[in-house]
Amino acid sequence: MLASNLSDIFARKLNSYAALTPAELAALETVRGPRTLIEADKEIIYEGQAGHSAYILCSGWACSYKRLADGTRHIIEIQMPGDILGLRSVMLPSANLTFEALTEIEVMKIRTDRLLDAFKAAPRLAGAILWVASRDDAMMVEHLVSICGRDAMQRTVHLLLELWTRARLVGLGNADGFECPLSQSVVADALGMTAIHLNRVLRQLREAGLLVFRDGHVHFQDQERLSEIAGFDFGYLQR
Amino acid sequence: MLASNLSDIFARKLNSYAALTPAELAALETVRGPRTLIEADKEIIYEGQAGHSAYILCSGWACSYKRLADGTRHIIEIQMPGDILGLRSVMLPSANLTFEALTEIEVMKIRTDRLLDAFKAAPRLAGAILWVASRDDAMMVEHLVSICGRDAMQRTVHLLLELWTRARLVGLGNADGFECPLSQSVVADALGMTAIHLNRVLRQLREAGLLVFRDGHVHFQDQERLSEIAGFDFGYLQR
DNA sequence: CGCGCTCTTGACTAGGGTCAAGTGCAGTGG
DNA sequence: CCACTGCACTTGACCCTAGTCAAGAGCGCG
Repeated sequence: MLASNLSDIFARKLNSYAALTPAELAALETVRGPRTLIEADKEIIYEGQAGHSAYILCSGWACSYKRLADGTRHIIEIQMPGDILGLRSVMLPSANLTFEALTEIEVMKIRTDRLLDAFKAAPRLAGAILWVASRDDAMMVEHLVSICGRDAMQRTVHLLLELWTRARLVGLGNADGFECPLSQSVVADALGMTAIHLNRVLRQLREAGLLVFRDGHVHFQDQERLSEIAGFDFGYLQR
Repeated sequence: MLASNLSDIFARKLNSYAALTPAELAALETVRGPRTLIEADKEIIYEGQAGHSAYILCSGWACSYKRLADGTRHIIEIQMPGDILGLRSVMLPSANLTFEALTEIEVMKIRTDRLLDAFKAAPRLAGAILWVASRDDAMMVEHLVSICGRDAMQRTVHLLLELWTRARLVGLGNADGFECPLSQSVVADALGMTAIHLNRVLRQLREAGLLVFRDGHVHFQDQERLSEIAGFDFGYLQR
């Protein structure tokens, strides 16, 4: 593919919606802002922040979360390279979520003020971005359904299968697993359960020979059964 | 306010984002599609439907839900007059949710093909629509957090306060309650709990003199304490 | 060497689900 | 006018999933 200054990984992702023409890639270039390196555990956007920007995550993993009064953290989504941070709250008076780096990350600011011009120049770009936003939305729906309707094991498997699928779409991971730099407590907060219980579930999965999550790597051993357990449907992630 | 052919209630809602000029209202007119009356319990958009439209809900209440393999229904959001149905899935290959009328409703089809033109003519309209979409998004985040982090009573109160606030924004409801044509089983499915347990919670609320939900009407008796219980923050619903 | 992570495991508890039965309408038909 | 049916709502008794509390293991780091 074309070497793009933007962020290869982001261009690659939009490409998976529809192959972008050189003109469209050029339009994409115009929204490019400065790149920044951010170390793990630092915030990129914080809840309540007014007038924040949106960012493309170029490398590393991040998450968005909300903290309740009692201090518990609720992770809304986990982002990996190619994902957009904060796009859906730029229109709100202030950010409704905190975005935090889970590993060392590199982000690129999006010139949201130039986005409309870019859309005029390359309308299909608007389609591609909207598709990304809709996909994020579908993911959130899936998480909501997960938490209400699936038990701890189904939820766990569902999330790991989703992360794997997403990772492969941006060229991370392979046919039987992916590098997953998330601690159990992060995964637990994303699943709405305690790290202790997640740990029990992971042990069961390991002992049943279904999957192994260890040392920052997830290895799927019986993909057939896992998809069955989770009721996982790849549809909402693909074009 | 100006009498608009579009849907007074929708114009009024966008107005609460920023007062629309006559030119902007005129642009809004161009996306107008046919109106339809739909009886209660009928589907407007079904999961898996390809190439569906988006609609403005002009009157009545609706909801979007997803059904799991075991038949349980999970309501993602409840829509009232002025809300948009299916906007966020028009970009997906097929709808990821089913939209169903909860009462008799009237909907107006949105000519999504003309939406981009309308945005060119009146850019602030794009802002207003995006704001609505972001607000829906923030609501979904709030539900996700609710279900993970709040217990049955907090969740229940939170949802009822949210519905009340939204109802008042479009001119329904008053200072101490609102007409709520939802059955307990619908509310329960939206809260991720059983109708039986919701019923118990409602009884406790009634006996504690906090709120009464009966005969399609919600009456708040102690708004101060209810907001406290739910940890309710109106912020995400307002401009 | 000891501090502070994340991960692991066990024992106990409770919130909310399940099952079951019953109440109180509104609508229908005799 | 009154049975009969169906649906939404109520309430009780019981149970199970996942949370809480507590303790310990393994490991990187100053």
